[in-house]
Amino acid sequence: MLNLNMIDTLGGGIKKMFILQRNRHFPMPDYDLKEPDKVKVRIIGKVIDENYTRMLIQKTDLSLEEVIALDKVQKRKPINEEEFKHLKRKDLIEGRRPNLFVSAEVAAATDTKADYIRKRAFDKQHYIKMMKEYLEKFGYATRQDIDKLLLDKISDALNSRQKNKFISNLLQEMRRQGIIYSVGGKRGRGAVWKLSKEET
DNA sequence: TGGTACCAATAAAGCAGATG
DNA sequence: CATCTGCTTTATTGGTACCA
Repeated sequence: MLNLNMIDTLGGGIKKMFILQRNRHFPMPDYDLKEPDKVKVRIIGKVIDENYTRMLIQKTDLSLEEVIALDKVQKRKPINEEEFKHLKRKDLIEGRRPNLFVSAEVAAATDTKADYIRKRAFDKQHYIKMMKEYLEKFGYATRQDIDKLLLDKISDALNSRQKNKFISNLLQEMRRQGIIYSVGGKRGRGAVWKLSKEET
């Protein structure tokens, strides 16, 4: 047992377990100290979120506190304000509460993500222009047409669910600005979008 | 000059209901 | 019944004024 590193040789058992797991790039142990005379612990020996794992491999300078907070994020447990701000500032997490997730590809992606935020207003104009051109050419478009037109051009800083919603929001925005309208005011799947007369 | 408190604008996500 | 629209809500961003 000693050789297998399964016996706590030096004191500081609990903290040591955290560090051990960190060094193995595994999720943090879940301690349960609710019963006064017992210590229950769950050690997870598999990857929960590969972004978390990759982050630990890439960023060796994370403090134990940071790793623990990140662990909460991957386990979808709530984190406090302080932890949230800290992780967000360091671009270690993304998303909006309560739907946070561990950032993907830390080093490279922080740039892309920043790029995305900086350019998104500009990009939006670009997408609107593309959609207008499409509608001018073909007269109408279904959601599938629009997805095909834009989906692969949207920044990879967004996941596919976010990309979908981005297009939905974009359509709504254009509708509200009176650039386009849904033929017969249709909702749901069958909606067909057209350019408003003033825009043609 | 740099930090920050506040505010308006808006991006993103949630939700309900329509629709095929 | 999953998808998509339309509307609502929430969070973030970016500007600006203010103070040390």
